[in-house]
Amino acid sequence: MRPSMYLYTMQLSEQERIRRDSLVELRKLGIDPYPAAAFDATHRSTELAASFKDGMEVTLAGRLMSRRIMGKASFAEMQDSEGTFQLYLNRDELCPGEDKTTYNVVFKKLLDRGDFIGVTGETFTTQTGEQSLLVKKLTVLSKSLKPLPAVKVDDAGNTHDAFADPELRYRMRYVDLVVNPHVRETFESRSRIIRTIRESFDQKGWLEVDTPVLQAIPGGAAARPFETHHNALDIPLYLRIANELYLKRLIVGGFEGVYEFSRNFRNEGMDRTHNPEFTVLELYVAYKDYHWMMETIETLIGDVCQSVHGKMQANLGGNEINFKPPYKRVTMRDAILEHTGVDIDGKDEAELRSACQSVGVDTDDSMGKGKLIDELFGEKCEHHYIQPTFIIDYPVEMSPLTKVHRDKPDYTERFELMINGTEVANAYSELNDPIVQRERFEEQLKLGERGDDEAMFIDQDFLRALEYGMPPTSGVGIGIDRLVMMLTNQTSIQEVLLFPQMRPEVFSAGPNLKALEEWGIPCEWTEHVAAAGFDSAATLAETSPASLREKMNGYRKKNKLSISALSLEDVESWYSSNH
RNA sequence: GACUUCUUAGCUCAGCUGGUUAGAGCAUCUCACUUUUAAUGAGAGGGUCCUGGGUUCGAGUCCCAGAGGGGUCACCA
Repeated sequence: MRPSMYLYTMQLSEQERIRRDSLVELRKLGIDPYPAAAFDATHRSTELAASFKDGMEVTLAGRLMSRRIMGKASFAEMQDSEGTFQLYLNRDELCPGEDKTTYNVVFKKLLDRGDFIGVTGETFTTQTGEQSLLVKKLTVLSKSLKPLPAVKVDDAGNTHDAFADPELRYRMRYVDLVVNPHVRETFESRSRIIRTIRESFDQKGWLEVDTPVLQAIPGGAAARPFETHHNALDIPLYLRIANELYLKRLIVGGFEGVYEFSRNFRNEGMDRTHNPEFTVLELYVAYKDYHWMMETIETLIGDVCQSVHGKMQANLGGNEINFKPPYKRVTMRDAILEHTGVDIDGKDEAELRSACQSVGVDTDDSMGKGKLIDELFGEKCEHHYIQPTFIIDYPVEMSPLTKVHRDKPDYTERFELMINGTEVANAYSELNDPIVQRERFEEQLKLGERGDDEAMFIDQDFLRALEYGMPPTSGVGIGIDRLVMMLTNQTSIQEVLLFPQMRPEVFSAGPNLKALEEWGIPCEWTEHVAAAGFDSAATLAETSPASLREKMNGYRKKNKLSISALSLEDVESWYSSNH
């Protein structure tokens, strides 16, 4: 960890000390740097720019992002939730009377980049044609004590000194959002995508529901769950890896369509397409099959793209993707045949294993037929599907929750939507035969015994629900994070999650000043001894009195402390008081 | 989890085969400046070179260990 990220409060940078001093000065002037009262703006920046006329009376609130001070007049940039707006501050306009404190002291000396202010004034256009606000009243709304990264953008649109370190950006997303406008745009797009889907589903009369995140049996997918413990019941509980089985119970219960934006949790690796928690949209609609679902999904994806880009096309890492429906349908068998020359039709496990080896796909003994086919597709085919394509008709062994194909008994009615070489959606004609479902679960159990640690658990209550009868149903899961990545041209999932998972940051507990005092350091020295790095009795004990004296006198000189220098006797007396 | 690479001022980065007091731009501070826009001009301050060991007369630089990040791979969506 960078030491700058866990500085003790007394080890402030020069800029931070100056800002704290300004805070004190503001209070001396009778200005509350953190006022309680609401501040009502009449406009936001972009809205004002759109309706701009000279001579409008306007109040704005936002963050002061830059100042260009030229003696008795200044320009400043103010940033609000929509964008930035230029302020013009003229000493005599802001302070018409004798007292010029607001301009000369408050604005020029005590305000800093990052402070929240409110301004009231009159709009006008500068000589260079820039829409501006002539400020007549200035209100301090909140003082910022830490300097923001000094990002600058020049006339040509080039960014200088960008705040680009991923570690700092993800750990301090609040700073990232302030100084990197494109980051805010990405999350606005994310919100628009989710809103478009929700509005579309609501319009069709489907019900948005909430199902348990804490589950006793983590079902509905094949993945390692996070485990936790419920104290009152004294049982293990799992964070859901999927919500599928609960939504199907609701179809059993009589809802015709149900959907949920489900935060799922999987205890697996992290990389630029995987985060331990991620969002999947699950939708189940009764009396439908997977053909209907393909039409629904291609229409939906097209609409979502339209809402983000205003058209059906998007550029993704140099690939022009056309989201306009209809999308190509390719069977899994044809996909594998095309890209490997292997025909999986009618092959048994041994034949598939040797076929894998012949095309250079690694296998191991825990892999069943389904897993082998999955490997063939994942290794050799998946990345070829750049334009939206439905891969359909998956082998039975890969799909324990899916209905067998109406014409082809070795396959299921399942599709995955591939875009830019990545899976975006996964859908079935849902298996609703309770007896077959029980057999499928038992096959999964056998795979688990063979060492496949992702094989599914058996959910007896879910089977009971099916025994009461589930209508023919089609269901789909859409990886929302990946969909957002595609529609915002991001290559990392961390760029579409506001707070991606990171290893926790280590903050120092800070020095224990009391312990230093008890150790024998006089109180006027404790803070400085700690700041010099001797923040515990243990570190002091490891240092010789002579060396400590030398270090502290050097520290005193460097920081121009007004306390007198230490003699060796002083320091030795600290030490001897401990023995 | 494996491999690889990075960590120097508030921010973005230089720093050569180890060698005076570790540099630049922006930011900050002081002064000047009443329509600028990466404002400008003059001056100043600001550093645990990620941490801990080691080699050396001498380490930001070389070696070892550790922390955190990025990339690639594995697992997965």
